[in-house]
Amino acid sequence: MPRVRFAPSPTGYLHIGSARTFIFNWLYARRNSGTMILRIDDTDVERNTQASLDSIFEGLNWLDLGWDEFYRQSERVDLARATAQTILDKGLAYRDFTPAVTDAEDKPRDAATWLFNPGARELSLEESDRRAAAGEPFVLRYRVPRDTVRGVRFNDAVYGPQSKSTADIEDFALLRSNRMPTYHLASCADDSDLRISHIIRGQDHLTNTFKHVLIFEALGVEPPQFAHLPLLIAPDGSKLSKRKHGPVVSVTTYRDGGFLPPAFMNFVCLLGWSPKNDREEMSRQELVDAFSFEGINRSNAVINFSDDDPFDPKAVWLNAEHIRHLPLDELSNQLLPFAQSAGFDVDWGYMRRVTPLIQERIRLLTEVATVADFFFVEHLAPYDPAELIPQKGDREMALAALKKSRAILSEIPFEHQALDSALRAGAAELKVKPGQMFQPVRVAVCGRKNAPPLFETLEVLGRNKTLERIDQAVGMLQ
RNA sequence: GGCGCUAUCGUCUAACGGUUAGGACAGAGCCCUCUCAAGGCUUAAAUACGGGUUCGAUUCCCGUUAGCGCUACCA
Repeated sequence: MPRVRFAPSPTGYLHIGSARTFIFNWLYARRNSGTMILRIDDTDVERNTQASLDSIFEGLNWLDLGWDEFYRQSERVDLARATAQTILDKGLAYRDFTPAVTDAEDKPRDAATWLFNPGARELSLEESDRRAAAGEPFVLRYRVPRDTVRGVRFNDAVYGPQSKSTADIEDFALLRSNRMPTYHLASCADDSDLRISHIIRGQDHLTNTFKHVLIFEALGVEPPQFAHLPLLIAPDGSKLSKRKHGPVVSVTTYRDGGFLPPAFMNFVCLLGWSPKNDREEMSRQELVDAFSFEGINRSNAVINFSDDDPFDPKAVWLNAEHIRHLPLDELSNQLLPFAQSAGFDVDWGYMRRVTPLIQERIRLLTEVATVADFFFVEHLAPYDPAELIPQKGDREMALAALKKSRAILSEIPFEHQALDSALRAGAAELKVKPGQMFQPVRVAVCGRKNAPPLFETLEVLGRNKTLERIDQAVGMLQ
């Protein structure tokens, strides 16, 4: 049974790339009857924030995918320290008493590649122990083999066979001088202890993996299977960053923007992965059934947002597809809070009647507020009376159509068939086209030209509001 | 700078040596139609560049270029 983990560090809100990593892990776990583990990698106490942790849970809860086990790295530092000790005892690590370089930029980059601090590796064990016992701060570094150059290898499930020479791997830190484990150490210690079988994570960790392989080797354990995911990047090719791209990369922006969680999931899955059978719209279960490492790409994927629109057009289209295929009761549930938070006084029963009329007319749940507003308000917002005048018609025609409609509508039952035939008959009597008859009425009751089909709209609106609004329109034209 | 990874329409992608290089979104046009949508049809649009290997390269190899990643006592 595979055991996979999603291991975010709480240093910013949950962004779309992290969410996709979670989703791919989740899919793999569900596909293979495995265990999904959520582990908070919070060993960098200075940078962790509660707000960030909240944001991770908020995003994950919205996605509604869940996990089977939960851990916090900060509660497991003893394990990491013991692991460090094991490596030190084996002589595969050493204490480096060189003072920390406060500014990373100070490290010479253009000169020879930095591999280790001079003198530190050669320190005798006795002196190292003595200085440590005396309380002198040190950083514990992995002793990467230097006498014999060899390749460190692993086989990535996505990127294939990988290898890097030890001559190109620096003596990376395991323990900081404040005794806290580094990401590399804590991550490997936990992955080993939690018996993680597959590490599915962003490609930005691909080169880190060589260090991790070295740690697993030192521990004498078989490394997990690695599967690295191509990165999600901005339209200009740059890395998605919270700082540069702002809220467009946050999962909650999609939630608040009116996405359905399964649609969001569908979209991010299609970024860097393909079912290879031209499928686009897929349900959660279909994604689970289709998921495999073979379908994962190796090149980065652009998520196509812009200044005017924070959402990729394909994401919006997919969301519309999911909305169209949602059962009406469920869609009403989803729509109601958006209508209410837009300030409309609407209950579930009424929402449920409006829902079928807007289902194929909205792409985002938020659009309920702009597409169905006239159903919810008591009085229509002011509109241009010229809108009431039909195609190839004039004010007189509009007035005639409205008055005729009013007469008809005050008598017949508000039911689709009756409305249809009566209004069409009225148009014939006036010797105008049906469209010329319908448009003034539509604008009168909706306040605009573009709206759902007229008869269904009238049914939902009811006789009183309809007649009232027609009267109002007649008044505007006179 | 060093090391690693990547490279098919504007974007997401399919084609695991032989296809008129396919699909989707976005764009354009037509049809349907009470408007708007939805739907149907049509259209434009790509193998970064240069060398090999091969009867034959989008596909395999090398180089160039470009992009990204790592190169922290961040993760």
